[in-house]
Amino acid sequence: MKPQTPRQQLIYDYLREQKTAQSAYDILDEFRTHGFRAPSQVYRVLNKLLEFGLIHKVESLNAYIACDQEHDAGYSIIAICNSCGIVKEIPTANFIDQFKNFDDLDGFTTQNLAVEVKGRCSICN
Amino acid sequence: MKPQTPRQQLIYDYLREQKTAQSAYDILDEFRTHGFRAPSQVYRVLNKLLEFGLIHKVESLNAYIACDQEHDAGYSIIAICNSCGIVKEIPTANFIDQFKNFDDLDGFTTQNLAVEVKGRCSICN
DNA sequence: ATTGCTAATGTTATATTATAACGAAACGCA
DNA sequence: TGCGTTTCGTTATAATATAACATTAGCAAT
Repeated sequence: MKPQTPRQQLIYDYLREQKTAQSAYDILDEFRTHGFRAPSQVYRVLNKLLEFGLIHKVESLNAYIACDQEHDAGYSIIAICNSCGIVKEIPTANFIDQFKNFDDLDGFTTQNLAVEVKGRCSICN
Repeated sequence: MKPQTPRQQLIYDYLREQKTAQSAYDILDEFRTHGFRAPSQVYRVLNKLLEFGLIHKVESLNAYIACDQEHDAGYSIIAICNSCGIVKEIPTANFIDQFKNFDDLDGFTTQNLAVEVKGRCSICN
C-alpha cells in the first residue's frame, strides 16, 4: 500500500529522510507551514501510515520511523543507538521465523511483534 | 536486588498481584490512601524498581508489570493479550541466546532488549 | 448540475503520561 | 552536634495522545 493523500505522502517522505525517529510533535512543528495546525491532524496521518505498514512506531521513544523492509504491518525489529539516536530497522523475515519456532508462547497467537534493541551502533561503538 | 523501602515493597507487591499492566496513575489512585499524592512519588519508586530489575515497563502500554523471571535488568519478552489485557512474561534465556546468534545486527552492541508480542492468549484464543 | 454518501480535514478541548525544580525531612556518620 | 547526602513532598509544567464535532472535498448515481 502506498500513501493515499498528499499529506500522507508528505509525512512519509519526511520520515524516510530522517535518520532518527520523529515524534508527532516534531512532525507538527516541521509542517506548520503546510497547514498542519493541531496534533490530531498529524496523528491521523500517522495512524493511516501505520495501518498501511509504511511506518513503525518506536514504542520506547514515542516516535515514528519509515519502514525500510518488506513485511506485514505491525512487525518490526528496530535497533536504537543510545548515543547518536540513529534508528535502524533490521530485516525481519529471518527473525520472525525464529520467533515462530519459539516454544515458550504456550498457545498464544501472535498478531503483532515489536522488538526494540537499544545499545550502541557500530559507529558510536 | 530486593525492594529497599516500604513504598518500593508496597508497589512491587501490588504489581506482583496484578494480571494486567498498571499505569503510574493507576498506581497513584490505588495508593492515595497510603500517602502517595503526586505522580512524581510513584515515578520515583517505579524508576528504582526498574533499576533493580524487579519490574518492567511495557512500552506499548505505558504501564508496568512485576518481573517474573531471572535475568538482567532491561531484558524482557512480554506477551500481551489484546482481548483480556493479560500480560505474561516469557522466559528469556533461551530467546536471548537466539538473539545473540542473530546475524543481522552488524556491529551493534545490545544494552537492552524489549520484545513485545501482542495477540490473543490461550484462554481468549 | 445537483443530490447524497463517504472519507478527509479543521478545530477546540481535554485526557494521559512523565519530568523539572525546589524546599523540608530523614538518615548516616565524623 | 553538625555536616553532607539521599529521600520525600509539593507545585508546576512538559510531552504525548485522543475525543468530539463541525466543515469541506471527492465522487458516484441520478
